[in-house]
Amino acid sequence: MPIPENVPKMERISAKQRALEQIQRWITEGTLRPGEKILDGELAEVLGVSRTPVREALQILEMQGFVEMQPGCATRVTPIRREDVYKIYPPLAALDATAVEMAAERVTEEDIRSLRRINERFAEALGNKAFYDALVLDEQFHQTILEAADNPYLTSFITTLQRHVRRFKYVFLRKAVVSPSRSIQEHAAIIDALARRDKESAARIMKQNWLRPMREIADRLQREEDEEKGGA
Amino acid sequence: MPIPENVPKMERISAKQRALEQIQRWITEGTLRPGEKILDGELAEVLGVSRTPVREALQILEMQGFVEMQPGCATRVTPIRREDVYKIYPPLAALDATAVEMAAERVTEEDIRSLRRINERFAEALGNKAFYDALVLDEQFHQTILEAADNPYLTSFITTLQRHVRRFKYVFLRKAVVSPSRSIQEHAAIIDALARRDKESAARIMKQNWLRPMREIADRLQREEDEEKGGA
DNA sequence: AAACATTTGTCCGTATGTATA
DNA sequence: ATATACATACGGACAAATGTT
Repeated sequence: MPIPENVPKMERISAKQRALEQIQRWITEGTLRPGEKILDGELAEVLGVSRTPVREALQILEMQGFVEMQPGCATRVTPIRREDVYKIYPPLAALDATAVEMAAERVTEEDIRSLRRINERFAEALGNKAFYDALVLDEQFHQTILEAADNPYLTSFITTLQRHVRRFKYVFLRKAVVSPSRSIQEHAAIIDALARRDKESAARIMKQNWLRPMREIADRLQREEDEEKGGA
Repeated sequence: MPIPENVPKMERISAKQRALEQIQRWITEGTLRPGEKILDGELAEVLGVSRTPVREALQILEMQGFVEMQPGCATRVTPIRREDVYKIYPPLAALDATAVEMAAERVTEEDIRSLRRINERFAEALGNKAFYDALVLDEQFHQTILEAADNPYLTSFITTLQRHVRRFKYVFLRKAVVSPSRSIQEHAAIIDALARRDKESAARIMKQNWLRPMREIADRLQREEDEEKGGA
């Protein structure tokens, strides 16, 4: 019997990595809720591993700001408030603007084509109201630029902040939405700027591409809050 | 015999924390050299602790980009090259510009006075050629702005990048220097902008306050490299 | 190519410290 | 306030995986 050569990558995935990804997902999607106490022993049992890899994963999650560890006392999921939009988005906007600046110095024609293709599919997804697909494609757009920028610090920070954005949306909007309003045009404008090697324009548009959704979300949450108070 | 009540704080510093700070210092100051292989067992022995806290510290250091872990194989100090100035400074400039923007919305008169005082002492130190003091005061200046910005993400990222800057200087300049040229005036200009709540100016100057030293260092290293080749 | 040696990744037991009754 | 329970922090040992002779 021929063994299927279809085993894509027999990458021995470590227990630490599995624990990290699973806990991270639980936190971002709200399964582990903000402020909730975490018992490493309990998590270890559920994940079917010992406490050591769980604890190592928690170290990383603390560094990323997803959990807070009070030494000897307890470790809990980092709380999150509505006002935190204003803490998450501005650094992300600044970093992604820097990323697109640096990408402008290195992009290939191939990259440009790839970006256009992604933006086309992004537009399609939005047209079909396939919002989850749109979200994925939006992230892919930024990811491609990140790769072109070729800067590990930018990659690390931006990836972390994007995950915080995702958690914020899950917690307060109960789903991971994309703010479609002008995104397609902005993406196109960024691509054009990149093709022209116009760093300043690319950076400026990219910044707005983050700050506008921030304001939209903040306003929306503000309205909801007002309604709650008005209704109560 | 009365026990001295002078024991400032009996803060039980954890083994993990001690290990983290010590290894971090060894890496930034070049005791552990770029690319050097790290044996957690060896470090544990030297630090007088077990492997567990050392490994937990290494998780954090990997997240911060100071070590690279190849699963199952080895963990080594992240290599660093001259060109990496261009990878470290731009994100730092962007983040610190964002920090000063957000600080502008919150600074108190007290903060402003504190900043002026720090800048005075910074100028004095530079005048006395007390470069180490100057470096400390420079970091204090940025730290004060960071606290005013009150944003954990900015704090975390900027602190990490500042440490990378420090390592870079130790490795390639063999000491932690400050680029004095126009720093005093720039700091003063930033403070003035903060006092006026002028976000745009503050951010612009702050960005230059990082990018100018970057270019100075890059040029200096370029010259040294040219001389090496010329001499050889 | 196979067995070895080294090093990492993981497990589990224990003690210290914190919060609760 | 004392005692109790519990979670965390650390240590030591084992096993899996990698590179080497």
